[in-house]
Amino acid sequence: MKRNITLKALSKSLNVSVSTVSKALNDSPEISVATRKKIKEIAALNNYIPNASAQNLKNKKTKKIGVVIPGILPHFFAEALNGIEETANKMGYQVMICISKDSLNREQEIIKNLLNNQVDGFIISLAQESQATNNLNHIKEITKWKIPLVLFDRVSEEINCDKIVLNEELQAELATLDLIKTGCENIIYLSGIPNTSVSEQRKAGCLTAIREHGLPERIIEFEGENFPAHLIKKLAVDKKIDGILAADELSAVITMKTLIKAGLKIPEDISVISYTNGTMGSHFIPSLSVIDQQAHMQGKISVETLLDRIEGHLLMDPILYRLKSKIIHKESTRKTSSISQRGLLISKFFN
Amino acid sequence: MKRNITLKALSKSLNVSVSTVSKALNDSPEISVATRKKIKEIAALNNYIPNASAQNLKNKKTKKIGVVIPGILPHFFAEALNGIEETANKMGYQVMICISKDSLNREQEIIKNLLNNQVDGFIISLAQESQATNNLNHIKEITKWKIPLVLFDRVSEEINCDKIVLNEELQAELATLDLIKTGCENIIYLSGIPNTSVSEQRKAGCLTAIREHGLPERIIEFEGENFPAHLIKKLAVDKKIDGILAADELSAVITMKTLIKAGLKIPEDISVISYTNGTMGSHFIPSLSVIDQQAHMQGKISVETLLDRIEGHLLMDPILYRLKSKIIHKESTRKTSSISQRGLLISKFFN
DNA sequence: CTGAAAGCGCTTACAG
DNA sequence: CTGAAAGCGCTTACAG
Repeated sequence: MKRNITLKALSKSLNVSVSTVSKALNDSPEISVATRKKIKEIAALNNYIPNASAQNLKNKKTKKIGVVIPGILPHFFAEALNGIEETANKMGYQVMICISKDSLNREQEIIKNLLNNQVDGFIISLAQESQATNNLNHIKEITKWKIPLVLFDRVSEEINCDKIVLNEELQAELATLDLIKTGCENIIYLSGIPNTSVSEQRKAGCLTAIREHGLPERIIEFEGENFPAHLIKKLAVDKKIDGILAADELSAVITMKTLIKAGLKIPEDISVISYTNGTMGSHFIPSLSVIDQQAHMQGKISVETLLDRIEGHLLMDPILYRLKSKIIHKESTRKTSSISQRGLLISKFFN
Repeated sequence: MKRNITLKALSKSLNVSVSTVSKALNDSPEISVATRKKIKEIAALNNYIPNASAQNLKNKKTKKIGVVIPGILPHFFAEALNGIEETANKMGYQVMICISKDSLNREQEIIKNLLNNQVDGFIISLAQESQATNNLNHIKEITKWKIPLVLFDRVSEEINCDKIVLNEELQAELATLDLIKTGCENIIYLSGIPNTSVSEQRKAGCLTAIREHGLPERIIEFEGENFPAHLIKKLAVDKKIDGILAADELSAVITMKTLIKAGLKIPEDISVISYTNGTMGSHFIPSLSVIDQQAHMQGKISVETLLDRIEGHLLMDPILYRLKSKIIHKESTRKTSSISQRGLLISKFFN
């Protein structure tokens, strides 16, 4: 079978004009119902498929969105991507996925490549390096061209666009308070994604709770594969820590593994709570208590917002969605007595 | 800043023809070096970005490849996708990722949507439902249009195209023999992805080894969330099984969790080996012994083969890559005495 | 209700 | 070395 038949060829075999065929296939009321029907039949018979490039050129839109995320191995991004892909497809859009690998350089390359009318808009979660070095000109480029852009999860105040985030700081504070309520007095904030917006916010929330209770402030941050197993093990064995708030699932799981192998009990000796309700933490023994990030929902709202923006349904001002979240207590944290759980210190958030 | 400047606008401000600008930017030797240089400078100054749709229309290629995979949560597909994305980008191609969710219907929809000159070729790993029902007309459609197609991992003999797979059956046999060598006499083949090509091949390999040793044949297959925890627990507690070959990482990890919670010891009471060298199995206690699927490599080779095909570097005949693999022994299987490890029964494979 | 014509933004034979 | 013209495959005002 030869490559796609064109409108022209179709029109010839139908003995009508190209315009008529085009209009008929697009269900234009200009064309009589009978003609429309016949043309559609013949088109189907000939397996006519319109050429997307020609349509894009003419219509000045591609029905594609560019998605740039740091990676797909972390459960949060994989699940967010599921939400993005599913929602976009439902609305008739296709998704171009690009993985920055947390590299500024790759992120710049990717955006440069997509900036030539390949996509109608962008959904981005910033690379760690871009955030750490605060190098965001390539992102600003997008808004300069007035191309719709939604940032989610890893966002920046410097970019003027729609944003989807969690109520990070509050959630981290609540999670830390939960640890304190169950008797933790030496809590570490542990992050394998340092200098990202989310990690900084979680750290801030965690420290707020710690300070409110006059507990010692402890922070451990590392990059990539440099998990400080020895340090954490030593602190734990020496009973210097009894609670951990981890910014990412992988850090949390590796921590639990390290501690268990060192003979410690979770949550009896040390409570661990983390972000991302992923399969790895869910199936670990003990299962990992987490702050749900609503990954799928973040992806879904990102697409909905972007498409609203693309299709002009939104007013000028950028929107900031700050999703509420909740703690899912599993086995890696101790039970709180449910009565005292929501005590004095939290109330100030709800005034 | 207004939306992208066109060649025409550029040519006007340069006082040369559109053709000259186009050729200059494409480094055509037809144009003098001096002119080329000047035109490029002005183009850069004006932030000229060529319109991809127009180029695609003219050039009859999109420099995009369509990737259709069952999901991105399983580590194998996520890692394969990393390999695909990385390699494609390196070769100047962009990737359109579509997730079939193992649904025939979605897979059909996706391919229909991409078949209109949106991509220069396809890389696909078949949906479970498509394989289980052997409904492959939508895939054959691609080859009928002579659009380059590479199948990887989940492939079908009915499709005439380039394919990348593991040496599944042999690997499963070797893994099973390893279990037998370490004393397992009641081995289950466990699969959460029944009726896929890979699962069938792994089952066949496993059964071959089991039969060679006159051991009982036991198969447990389930779909989706219906993990048969009770059954497996009962069999294990009753000492009816002492070894498991799992077709997928998730099944293996849930199995280990179930058994450990039932008070059994891995690998002392039961050995578990699985596919996919993923983070979930790696960080479990005990860490999961696996058959490495070389996910990244499969992705990389898929792209290389596809691009060779697209760019006409390959002869007509489809290529079948059958990658060798290896077993990575971690903590969920017992140690074999290294001398007897490669005994009689395996030798026949290497004649 | 149908069709001729222009045009989307490029590339490339062809002419000069 | 440079430019005019045709054409990729569509859509859509406009004319009839």
